[in-house]
Amino acid sequence: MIKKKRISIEDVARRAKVSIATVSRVLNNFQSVNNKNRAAVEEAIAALKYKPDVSAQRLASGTNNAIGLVMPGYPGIFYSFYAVELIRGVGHACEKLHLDLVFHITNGFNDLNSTSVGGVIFADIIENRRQVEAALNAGVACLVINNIVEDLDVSYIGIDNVLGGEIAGDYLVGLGHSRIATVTGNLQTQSGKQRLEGFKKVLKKHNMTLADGYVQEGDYSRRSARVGAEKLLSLPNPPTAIFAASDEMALEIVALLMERGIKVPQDISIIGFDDNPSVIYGPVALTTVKQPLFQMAEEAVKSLQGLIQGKQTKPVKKVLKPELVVRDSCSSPKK
Amino acid sequence: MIKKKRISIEDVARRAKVSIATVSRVLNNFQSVNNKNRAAVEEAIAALKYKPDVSAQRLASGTNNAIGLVMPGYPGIFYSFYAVELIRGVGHACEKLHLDLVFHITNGFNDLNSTSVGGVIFADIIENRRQVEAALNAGVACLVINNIVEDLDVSYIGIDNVLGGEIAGDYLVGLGHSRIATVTGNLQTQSGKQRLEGFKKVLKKHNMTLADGYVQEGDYSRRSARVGAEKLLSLPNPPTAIFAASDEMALEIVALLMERGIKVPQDISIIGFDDNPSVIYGPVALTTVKQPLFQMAEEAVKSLQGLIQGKQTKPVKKVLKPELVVRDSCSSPKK
DNA sequence: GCGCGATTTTGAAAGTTTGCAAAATGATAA
DNA sequence: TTATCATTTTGCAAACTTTCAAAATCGCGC
Repeated sequence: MIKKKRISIEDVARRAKVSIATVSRVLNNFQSVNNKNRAAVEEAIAALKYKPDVSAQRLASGTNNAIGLVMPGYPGIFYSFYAVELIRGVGHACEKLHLDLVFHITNGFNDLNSTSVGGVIFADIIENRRQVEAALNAGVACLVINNIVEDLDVSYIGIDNVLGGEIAGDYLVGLGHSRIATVTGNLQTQSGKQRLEGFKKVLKKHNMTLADGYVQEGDYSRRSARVGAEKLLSLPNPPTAIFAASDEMALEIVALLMERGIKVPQDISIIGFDDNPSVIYGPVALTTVKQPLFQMAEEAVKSLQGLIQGKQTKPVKKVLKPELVVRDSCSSPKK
Repeated sequence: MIKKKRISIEDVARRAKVSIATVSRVLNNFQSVNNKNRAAVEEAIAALKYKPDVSAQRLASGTNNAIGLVMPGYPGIFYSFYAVELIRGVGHACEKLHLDLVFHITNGFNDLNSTSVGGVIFADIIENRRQVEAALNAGVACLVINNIVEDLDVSYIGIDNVLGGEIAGDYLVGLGHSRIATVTGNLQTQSGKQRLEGFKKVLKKHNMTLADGYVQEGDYSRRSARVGAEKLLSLPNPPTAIFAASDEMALEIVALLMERGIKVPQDISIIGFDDNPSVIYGPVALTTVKQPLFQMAEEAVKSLQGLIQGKQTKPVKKVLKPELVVRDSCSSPKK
């Protein structure tokens, strides 16, 4: 660390022959400074190459222009499109708003030092529930992203995953499929549970029954998709369409089918979830349910800032809608 | 923002009937506090539920216990295993060392506000060269990760990518292949260039010539891998082995070959790069060149902290070695 | 010149750590 | 017991900026 005496606001004030407070006003673009003094201060700042000390500003103003993003610590989540888009979206939004983004990985034990940030975005409330509650109790502005939390008076921005499951199911039913299976996401997560729920809801609506083994529990990983799809293929009466709870899983299933010489969509239709940009490459462009993760992250940052600044006093509760993106991986079933 | 009068160190001092300095010493575990006073201070802290103000601590100490991680802004990098491991590794290391990790995405224009951190890790120097130089000039501790920078007096921790390319090439040559092709990474990046360089070096060493079209330029994306591999397959004399510059690319090539009924490794051997955990699933476990990204990130944080604290004065220059991980995607060529 | 409102400028307080000086304590010898 | 020296413990002041309240100044009409 380079040790040289910092030039302080006091040095500037002395040189400009005004008070410290006046210098501060010039720095912060207040109107109430007469022109001669303002010019003198600006001259002094330039001459001395003065830069305010961030810690002192934060201390004095009581704000810190920083928000936290808390991610659960299990490695798997980092390899998901969801996490990447979240980090990217929150990162870009913070950059735009000139906020420091303090990134935390929780191990389930450590208490995050929420004192260095004005508010916190939690990427998952399953693993972090204790921390969310602690932060709320401490009066820290909190926002849970991608989870709809009804049993806690906390802000959230999420996706209507039930609707997402319905969209996928409806589309496949509409194409004329009657043997529709699914490989689910991690059923410990809200998204995994709700996408399955929406999917089942559609089948019920159409009085269709779910054949034995038509729900394969996955965990969003490619491996689990492969395992689930292999089981589906080995059923006595295999499905003609598969809803995969993520695009990554869908891509792996397509790869598996290709290996076995099963054509997509002619033999089996596949629909994914996410709208991962990589789905338009590969052997067949994937039809999918798009969830606006990037925008969700941006909105989360903006909402949290509103909460921090007190412009928003009641918890924010927002649910974004996913939408169907039709590409080439689904068609009507063969006769 | 909740407005309530904070209890300050002064309140604690008053209650414990000692000076502010003594309270501070108790807080920071100094030995030189007599037991009676220490007990009194601890009682007061507990009774008043006192929590030090982070900004005040940072101001007074002149340190901030925070480091920055700067990523380039183009979306592609986020979808790479490299970026994910980097973020994860740096994140975990910071958590362990109780450092705030301030995450920045550069758009090539914005000057990062390095004043709120003690040092900065740059994830890429191609896009950020200007910022690196500016930070160095400002006397901020800097470390470039995953790039070996010889023309600038800056710390770096990188991987010997030339060696990585050699390892891949050597292994394939050793298996008896003579028609070996490669799909490269992004040749704008150091890693892409160097892996190709190492690969070429091996062929030269063995007096093997690179047939026309045997070097397909990719950019680490699955799409580019597919395009490149398709071109390789359409050559009059297609290769019997392919070195892909990343596992993601290798997986996509395997998928393509499977679709076409070409067996891996019987018909064509594939070797990847990274040791992405997902490569052990899929139709064939991938042989690959492992690069210790997570450890690299951890070491980067530790080294940067040494630099910040002044324990390390000369730039850190460290190059980690990749190593071969043999699985099932390579074999000797068919006769 | 004086009073008054509006505008501009100033001062004090807030927050915590650290180096240095001062004070208190302990140990030893006379 | 007292003086002296060494050691431990304590307190002061400085570091930096913003906010709030208070003071000063200005302009203007009477």
